[in-house]
Amino acid sequence: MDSYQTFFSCSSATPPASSLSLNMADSHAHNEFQGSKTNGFFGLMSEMDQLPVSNANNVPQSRSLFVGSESTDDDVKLAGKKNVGKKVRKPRYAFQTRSQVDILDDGYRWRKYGQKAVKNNKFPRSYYRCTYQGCSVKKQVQRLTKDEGIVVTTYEGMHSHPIEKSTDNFEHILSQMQIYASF
DNA sequence: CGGCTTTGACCGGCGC
DNA sequence: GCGCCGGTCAAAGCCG
Repeated sequence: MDSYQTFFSCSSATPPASSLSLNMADSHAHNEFQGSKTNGFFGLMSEMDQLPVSNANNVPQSRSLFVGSESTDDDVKLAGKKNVGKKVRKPRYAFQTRSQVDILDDGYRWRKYGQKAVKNNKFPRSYYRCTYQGCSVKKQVQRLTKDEGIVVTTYEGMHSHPIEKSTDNFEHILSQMQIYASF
């Protein structure tokens, strides 16, 4: 069944720019899940590539797996302003997941801090933040109006700490998947 | 009782 | 200058 595919169909296309440090969880990847043994589905997130797309954030591309947007062009718009040094400059990585549920547990602990309605979309967008002390990684979860089976998760920032939950237990992940599959 | 969700208000950026 | 819009805050309530 395709109820919980959670596939990143991009696996076929190998991103030439993958050499960049685009995997947000690679900081400690050596510790937790260097192989693909743990992290059932989300261990795959390291395969995503980032595209310097200018304005494809809202465009529901038919099969495009994810869009990475980077706020590089307009960070200097404040020329002459008292820049605090490190302005924003945080890349965002978005990828689609085929899932029936919104809450995709990737091993980190998230706290929801907002929810807004999105234009051209009848589903709201949820804003989450990593609850690890000092970790300011954020993510947005959005569901497409067209394909309500598609969930777009946008990560912002990188984690610099180990995973909190015990995702080492692969059986736990399997049970989770079964729970999802029961929908 | 503590952590998390909910939800409306608030804020800064941007276009008109 | 004003209003829209996307993102965040924070108080209150919920739940394990």
